[in-house]
Amino acid sequence: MLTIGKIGAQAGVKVPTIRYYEQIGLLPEAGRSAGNQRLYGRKALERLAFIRHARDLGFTLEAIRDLLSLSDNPEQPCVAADAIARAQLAEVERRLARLTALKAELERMVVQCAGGKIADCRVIEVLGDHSLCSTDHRHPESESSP
Amino acid sequence: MLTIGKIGAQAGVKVPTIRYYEQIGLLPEAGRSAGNQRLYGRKALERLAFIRHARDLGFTLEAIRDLLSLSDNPEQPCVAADAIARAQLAEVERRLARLTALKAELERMVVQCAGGKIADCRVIEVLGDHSLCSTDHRHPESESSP
DNA sequence: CTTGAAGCTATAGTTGCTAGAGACATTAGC
DNA sequence: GCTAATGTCTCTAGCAACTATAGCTTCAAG
Repeated sequence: MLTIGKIGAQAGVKVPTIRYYEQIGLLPEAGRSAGNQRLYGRKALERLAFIRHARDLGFTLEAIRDLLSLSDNPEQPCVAADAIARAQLAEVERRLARLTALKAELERMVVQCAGGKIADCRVIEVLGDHSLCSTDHRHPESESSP
Repeated sequence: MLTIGKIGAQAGVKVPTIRYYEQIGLLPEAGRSAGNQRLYGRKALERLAFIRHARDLGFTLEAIRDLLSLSDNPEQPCVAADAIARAQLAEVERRLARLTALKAELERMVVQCAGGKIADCRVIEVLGDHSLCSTDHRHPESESSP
């Protein structure tokens, strides 16, 4: 049996985050010691590692919730899991495209800054006028998490 | 003089967002009409467009605050603005590297899903065991905003 | 047996907005 | 001039996914 600090260290998740996951129902309520401290077994550790890994891969907690409920029913077809992963992949590809454009734009800005005064600074100038941009980096794509 | 909805439309920023920017001091308090509605001139529109553009490029509101105060003092050297832009570029490059690794991992996961049952699903399996990964996509990089 | 680390609960804060309620202002059509 | 639709006002609360703080209790080592 592991304390919360121990599984946290093993799974690479901070202690308050584990308590948070329990609170929102991603992890089941842990058993308690005589002194009211949470105790975890190997299954809990695996589940936490699963969550951590999925978070690393950029899945939202909602997606992870779905994936976990899928993995809890191993006799079902895996179409749903595949769909979640594909959606995530598509999302990552969108972010990649956008970030690539942003990188180009920022490089242009930075290269042109000659170390003069703000009045002549291309960084400020480019930010003030989108028409100076080469790429169309409009329309966000809300780059959340990972 | 433009109403809040008009500059919002022109700058591509939603009305409540403009009020929010005013609230946190990114935009100065707008003048008011007889009926207490906010009215904006060209300077306000330019400032808002600046903010919008910088947000598009992934700058945080804090960075934008700094950039705005720089652009308000055009006689200063532009080293600071350059530094902010370079930091942003570095951040974007870090995210790009990470997202590229994630994409590879997700592609591996998705390709291997054969349409069987969850029990055999590589998506679930890979998420449960980091050692099945080829890349090291650990250590977040908190992918905030753009 | 004492000390210090680790654990507990509960609440509030973070970032960058977005949504809702209920009241007032403005504008377009008739 | 009137009415209806749209726009704007303030205020509060909510979103993700945590993180931090305060003030307490429990545990393990020396």
